[in-house]
Amino acid sequence: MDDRSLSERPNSTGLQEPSDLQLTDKQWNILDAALAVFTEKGFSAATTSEIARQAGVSEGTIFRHFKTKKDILLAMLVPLIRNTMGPKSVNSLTQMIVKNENLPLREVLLMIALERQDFLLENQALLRLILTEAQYHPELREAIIGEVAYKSQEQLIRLIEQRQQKGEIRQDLPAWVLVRSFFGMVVVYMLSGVMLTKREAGKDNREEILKIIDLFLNGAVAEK
Amino acid sequence: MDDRSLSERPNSTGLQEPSDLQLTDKQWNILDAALAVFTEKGFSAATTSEIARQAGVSEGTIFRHFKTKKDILLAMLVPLIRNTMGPKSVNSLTQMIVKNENLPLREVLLMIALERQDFLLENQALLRLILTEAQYHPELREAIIGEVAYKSQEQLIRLIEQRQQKGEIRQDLPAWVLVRSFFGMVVVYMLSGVMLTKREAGKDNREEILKIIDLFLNGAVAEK
DNA sequence: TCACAATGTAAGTAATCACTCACTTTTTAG
DNA sequence: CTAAAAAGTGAGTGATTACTTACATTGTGA
Repeated sequence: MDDRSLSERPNSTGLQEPSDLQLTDKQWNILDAALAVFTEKGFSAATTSEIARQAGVSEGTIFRHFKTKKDILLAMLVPLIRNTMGPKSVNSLTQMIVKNENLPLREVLLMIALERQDFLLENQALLRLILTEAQYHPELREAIIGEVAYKSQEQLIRLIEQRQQKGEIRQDLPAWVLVRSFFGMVVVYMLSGVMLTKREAGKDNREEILKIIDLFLNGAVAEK
Repeated sequence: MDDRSLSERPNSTGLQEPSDLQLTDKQWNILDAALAVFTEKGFSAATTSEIARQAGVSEGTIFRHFKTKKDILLAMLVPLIRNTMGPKSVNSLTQMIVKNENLPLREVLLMIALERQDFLLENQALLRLILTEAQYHPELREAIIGEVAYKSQEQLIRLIEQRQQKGEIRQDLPAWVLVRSFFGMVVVYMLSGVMLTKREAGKDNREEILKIIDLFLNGAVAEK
C-alpha cells in the first residue's frame, strides 16, 4: 500500500476526536481510496462507485460507514489536518526555533525553508485537494487556516520577535509583516518552480533559497 | 456552426477585444451565465440546465453553439485570458515601468502593488475559477501561465534590470529572484488579508504595502 | 414572395449519480 | 455455543446528468 499520509493506523497517532475514534482496517481502506480518487478528480467529479472499487469493497459498505459523499471527504481530511498535518507542521517549526536560539537567523531560516519545501513536495496532491475544496466546504477552510496556517504563523512570529528583542532584526516593522513577507517569498519561489519548470523532486536548490534569505535579510538596494 | 470553440476561429488570430470576436448577443448571454454558474459551483458541479436558465435560453440552444460543457468553459475562459486579462495585466505594467523610469523605485513598486491589488480584488472569483480548473484542463493552465504569469514576470524583470544597471539595485542576485520574491511578498500579504481577516474592498492599506516595499528594499536586519 | 439555411426549442434519451434495502456473513457477548 | 448485533453485499431506486432530435421560428437573398 502506498504509504503516504493516511496509512497511519489510529493507535499510532494517539487520542483523536470522537468522530474518528477506532477506525477499522476496512474504514481506512475506504478513506485511502477516497484520498486517491478525490485528489485525482476533485470532489465533484469523483464517484462513490470508483472509491468502492479502489477500496475493494461494495458501494453499500461505504454508506454503512459514511452517511454521504461529503462525509467521506470530511471524515478523511479534517482528522488528517487536525491530527497529522497540523501537529507535524507546527511541531517541527517549534523545535527548530527553540533548539537553535543561538544560531544565526540566516541558518534557522534556511532550515525552516528547506523543511517547508519537503512538506510541500511530499503533500502536493493533498494540499491541492484541500485548498480547492476549501472554497466549497467551510469546515475545511476553518480547519486548514486554524490548525496549520494560523499556528505556523504564530511560531514564526515568536522567532522574529525573539530576534527583534536581541536587536538582530529591525523593530520598526511589526513581526507579522516580516513573517508573511518571508513566507510569501519562499512559497512563491517554490510554487513557480513547480509550475513553470520541471523540477525533479529533491533537486538541490539550497543555493537559491540562500539567495532569497539573503534578500530578505539585507534588502534589494545596492551597498552604499 | 461547426466551430468547436471561439479560440479556433480563423479570423481571431490578431489581438482583439472579446467584443470583436464574432459572437451573437445570445452567445454572450450564454457565456455570461456560464461564468456566473461556474464561478459559484465550480465546473463539475455546475449544470448545463442552470446555465440555460440563467441565460434565458433553452438547453438545446446551448448545445447548438457549444459542443460540450467543457467547450463552454474553454470558449469563455481562454479568450478572456488571452484578450482581456493578459493584455490588461501586461500593458499596465509596461506603461508604469516606461513612464516612470526616473521615479524612485519605491514609488514605482507602490504603484505596481496597488494596481495588482485592484486587479486581484476585481477579478477574485474569476481568478479562483481559473486556478481551480487549471488543475484539470491543461489548455487553461497554459493560457494563464503563458499569457499572464510569464509576460508579467518579463515586464518586472525589465524593471529590475533597468534599476540594476543604474546601480540602484544590487547586482549579485539574478533579477528573477528579486521579481518572484517581491511578487510573493505582496501577493501573500494580500491573500492572507482576504482569507484571515474581513477586509472591506478598497480598504486603505497603502501604509502597510509601503512597509513591505521598505522591507524588500532595505532588508530585515537592524541598522548597524 | 418564396426557398432555404440558420437559429431556437421542448421533449426526449441513455447513462450515471448518490444512496437504499433486503438479505447474508462475520463478530461479539454472556 | 448461541443469539443478537454489527458489518458487508449487490441489485435496485428515483433523480439528475450531458447531450440529441424532431420540429418550429426567424432571418436572408433574389
